Amino acid sequence: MKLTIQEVAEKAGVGVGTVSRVLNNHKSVRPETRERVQAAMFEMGFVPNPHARRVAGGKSYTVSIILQVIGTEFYLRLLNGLEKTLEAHRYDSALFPLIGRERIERYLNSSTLAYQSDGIVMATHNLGELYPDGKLPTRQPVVIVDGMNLNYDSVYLDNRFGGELAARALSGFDGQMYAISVHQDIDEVFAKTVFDERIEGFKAALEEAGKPLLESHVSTVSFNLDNARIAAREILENTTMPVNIFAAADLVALGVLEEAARLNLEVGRDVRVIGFDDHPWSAERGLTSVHQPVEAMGAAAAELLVDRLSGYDGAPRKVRFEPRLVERASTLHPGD
Amino acid sequence: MKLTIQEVAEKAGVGVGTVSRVLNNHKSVRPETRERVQAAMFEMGFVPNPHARRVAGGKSYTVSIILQVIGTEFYLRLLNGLEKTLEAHRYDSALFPLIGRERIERYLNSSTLAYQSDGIVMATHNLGELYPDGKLPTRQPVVIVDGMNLNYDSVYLDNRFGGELAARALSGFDGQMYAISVHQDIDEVFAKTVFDERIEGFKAALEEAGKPLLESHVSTVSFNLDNARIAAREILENTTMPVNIFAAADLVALGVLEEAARLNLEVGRDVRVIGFDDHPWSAERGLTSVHQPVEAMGAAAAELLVDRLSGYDGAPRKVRFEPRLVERASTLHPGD
DNA sequence: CTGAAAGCGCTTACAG
DNA sequence: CTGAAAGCGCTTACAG
Repeated sequence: MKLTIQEVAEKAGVGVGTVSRVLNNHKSVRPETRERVQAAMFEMGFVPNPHARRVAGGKSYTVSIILQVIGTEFYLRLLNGLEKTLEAHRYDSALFPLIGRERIERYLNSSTLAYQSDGIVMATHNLGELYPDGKLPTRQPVVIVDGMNLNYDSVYLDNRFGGELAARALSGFDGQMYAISVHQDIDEVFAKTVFDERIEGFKAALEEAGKPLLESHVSTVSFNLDNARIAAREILENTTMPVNIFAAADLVALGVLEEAARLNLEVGRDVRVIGFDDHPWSAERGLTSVHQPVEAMGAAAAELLVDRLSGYDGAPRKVRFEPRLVERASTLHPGD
Repeated sequence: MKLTIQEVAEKAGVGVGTVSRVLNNHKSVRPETRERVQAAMFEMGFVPNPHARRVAGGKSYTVSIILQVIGTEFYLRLLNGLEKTLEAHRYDSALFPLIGRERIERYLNSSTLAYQSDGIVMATHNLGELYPDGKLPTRQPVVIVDGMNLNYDSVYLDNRFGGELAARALSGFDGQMYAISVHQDIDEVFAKTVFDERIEGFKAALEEAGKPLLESHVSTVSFNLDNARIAAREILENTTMPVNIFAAADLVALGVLEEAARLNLEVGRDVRVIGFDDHPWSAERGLTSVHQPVEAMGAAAAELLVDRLSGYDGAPRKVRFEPRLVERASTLHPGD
């Protein structure tokens, strides 16, 4: 049923070693030979057995992906970026959602799982909260994504800068200025600071533009559309138009759009709003948003880890991603 | 570094075959021999290499767990039950969160992953929505948990009966009767019908008790505490006490408790409330709740699958779990 | 650049 | 009940 390297070798008229080398992108294979082998594999629909590979190679070719949340669009996109890149390097990925603190302990203590993976990608900010020295008790290479840690390779977005971009775009408009931040459940294992950073950048740049943000104009909602709508309503019903709102996430900005529609307010004139994320649906909603290349961040993290697994052993590296503002109808300029 | 079966064999003074047999709970090993080998393994801290096992045995000893949601307490508990039982049978589990429809296609099409698992546990109700014949396009054994499917072994809770239990408990009390249901995001791949079933059972039993539930007394919230509080407030502020509320989930009932506290209403007298789940924290909150043995359901599903993987090939089996009511302070009887 | 061979750590008939 | 041996499907020095 299942094909083996042996059969591919016969078909291609080479030895199994050569097939293996092709499989592993080994440099010393003549281009023609490589092509012939690849053609054979393709024709036969050959899929190598990863388990055999692991036993023979002494590596597991599996990476653990540890996330504290799974249900949001951001993490879905991040996951896609990670998995796709890992797959391209012929690594498998095993997912560990960190709901509840017990799970991380369990993960780290599970000898079976430890056997399974060669490295870890972790999406989190302050490991120091859980481990005093800020290090995961493991000898596997670790890469942090959507966060920063001095001990490990880290891939992060400059969220503060994103907030500044929003401020610069809104500060030129008339009307009151508002911001809606996001808080998370207290019982989550790792705190997420990205929302705070965005708001801080927003405040700082507004201050600099001579239009400081009133403390009372900052509200905080939990991460769901219904709550966003409530916060938006609060603002829209008690303020004279026009009003400018920076939402720390697209989902929150969506709440503003929906409430504005309900109140028959014109978005772009009466209400200007900027979200954060630039998720795929933002474009069709005409939402101006601070764009973050989520998939690319996942891919970058995967590359860093694969790099380490391939032998790189230098100091921790930092990859900074810079957000950019994508302007759409929700921040129309007067006269446009 | 890593120990092998070979070293265990030497230490125990047996052949590697015997060690392997002990590892696999093979019957034909003398009890004393078995003990000696186990002692050796324990002393050395031996952990078998699962990859070698897979190559040699031709099975992957991995089960895929496909869930549409991960972030809730219910799924966390279910997952724990599944993983623990699978582990006891020396199976690994790989988790696949189904956020977005594309992911299931991707999972099923990934040849690497297909290689990885021997069977699938899936938490979902209507596979028929995605596949006309109600079957997953795979030849792996499939077990459905927290749902029912005629094609596969299924483990489910009688949610309707749970609603009936709540109705029977509340129907004896004075005051108006209310129910709060839960709806889910439309874009979720698989619809969850458990909440509807609970409410239906509640309605039916109330009808039977001669106290039919008014349509206008049923509200529906999305699954988060803030929304539950809003729905609770709506009821509590517009009704004369006492009032009886059945919440389709503990989280929703918690919203009722919190709003009652805010309005200085006495729970158990002014407001009687019954939740559903009986999550661990319900006890300390004094919440009467319909108990479902979530971990046990996970364990049962795991057992069914392991059974199939061990050769069982009979018709699909159904395992029905029956909920029971756990009465606490939130439904105090008058005079207690 | 490539083939033949040894080896990865297990499992499993095959003989006893 | 148990050992010795072959085999699972790969990888990787080792020679050429």
